[in-house]
Amino acid sequence: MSEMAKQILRRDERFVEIQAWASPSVWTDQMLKTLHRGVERGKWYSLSDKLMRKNNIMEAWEKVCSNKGSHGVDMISTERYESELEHNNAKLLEELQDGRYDPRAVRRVGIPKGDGRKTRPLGIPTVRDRVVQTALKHVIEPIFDIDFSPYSFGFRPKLGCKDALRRVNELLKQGYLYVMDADIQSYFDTIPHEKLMSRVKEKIIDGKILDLIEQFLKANIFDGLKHWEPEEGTPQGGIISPLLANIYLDPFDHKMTEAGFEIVRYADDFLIMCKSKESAKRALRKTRRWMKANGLKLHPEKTRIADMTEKCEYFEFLGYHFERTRNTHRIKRWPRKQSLKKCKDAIRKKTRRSNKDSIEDIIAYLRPNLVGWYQYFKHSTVYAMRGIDEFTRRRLRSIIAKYNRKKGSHRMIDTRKYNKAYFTDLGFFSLEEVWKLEFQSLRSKH
DNA sequence: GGCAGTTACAC
RNA sequence: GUUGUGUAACUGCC
Repeated sequence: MSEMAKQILRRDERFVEIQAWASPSVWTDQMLKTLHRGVERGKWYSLSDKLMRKNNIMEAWEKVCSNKGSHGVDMISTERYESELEHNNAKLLEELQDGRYDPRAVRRVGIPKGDGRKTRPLGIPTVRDRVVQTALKHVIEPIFDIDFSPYSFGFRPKLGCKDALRRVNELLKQGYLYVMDADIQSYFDTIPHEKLMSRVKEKIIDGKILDLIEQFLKANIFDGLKHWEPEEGTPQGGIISPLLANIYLDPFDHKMTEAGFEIVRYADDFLIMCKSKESAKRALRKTRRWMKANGLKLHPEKTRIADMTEKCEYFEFLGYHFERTRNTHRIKRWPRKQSLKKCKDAIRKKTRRSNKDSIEDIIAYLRPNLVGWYQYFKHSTVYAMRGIDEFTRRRLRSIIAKYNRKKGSHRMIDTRKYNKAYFTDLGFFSLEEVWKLEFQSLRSKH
């Protein structure tokens, strides 16, 4: 099948998804039909009337309210907005229709990110502006999402990191072992406005909508006493920002795919996976060129090529650590959802009745849920398990504690804590990292 | 099946 | 002081 035919097929598939999540107060059957059929010359002319429907504004407000977010520069909280909800919404609608609407500045807040001491600059719009942005997103998201690359997974409805990771695993299995791991330097803050707007204009003609987007990009930033107008970037914390971020990088996805590269992208974090070192290097060169031409810069330290044919090579992606270890390990997949309940019941019944209390017995019962057990130290074993209810877990702990007194060195790990990393349903597992996390404190004591 | 509430992860 | 998008899991109720 040609690349073109595949593309059309994927578009159809995605349409079915979109149908399910598109906001019904905007996306009527007629509109959806138009979305599927494709619009004249691929551009949408009248959208602002959909944005300004009362239903849409109300729905948007409910979404903003349910997020329980903080106030913006005007100090109006969601509670205060709600106390005069009818009035506020009516005023907002009026302003939008008159073209008098103007977004307020965003409130700058720094939040610590990850484990480093760096802070992430946040721009919090006012509640009122969050409502408008949500309403706007409901209108434009399906228009762009339907043609997004199927290899872009970040910030997209019904797609999550697991989908991206599944693809990574699939490609590794197929022998794509040269992995270009790229990171764009402060991506959100460096997206050029002009170029971004021209991407938006490829699909939307409606001037009111375009003005609105531009106004959100140009909204002032208030940081304490200072305030300024940003000349680049989209505010982190803005509701449409993630969507805009995807719109800007979408041509890159398609370009790399057309060039024959396998890309896996999650927002600004992406991998290009290749079967040879040479082609990985070519991918890197091509990526650098595209980023430069589009006003973006790759992070010099975080961007590199990992050769996964080498023993101790690794790369990190979406919180998972991919590594080829010396002792290749047996990995059990997570239990399937349907079988999980059955399994739980069996375990509960068995552990309640049984007085044998032998570790081996329990392992036998848990086998379907056992991720793996590993010799990490001369006399110790780690039992890793998941999908077990509170009662069973407590019982197991006491059993293991008893067992420990006799033989020592047995520990149980609750894998739910490590959902983030290191235990995966993908066939990768780094024992060293688990050791680090679980036994750090133990080690420091001795 | 549905609905609500929470936590936890990615960016 | 903590915004946003998305996903997942848990709990409760009918």
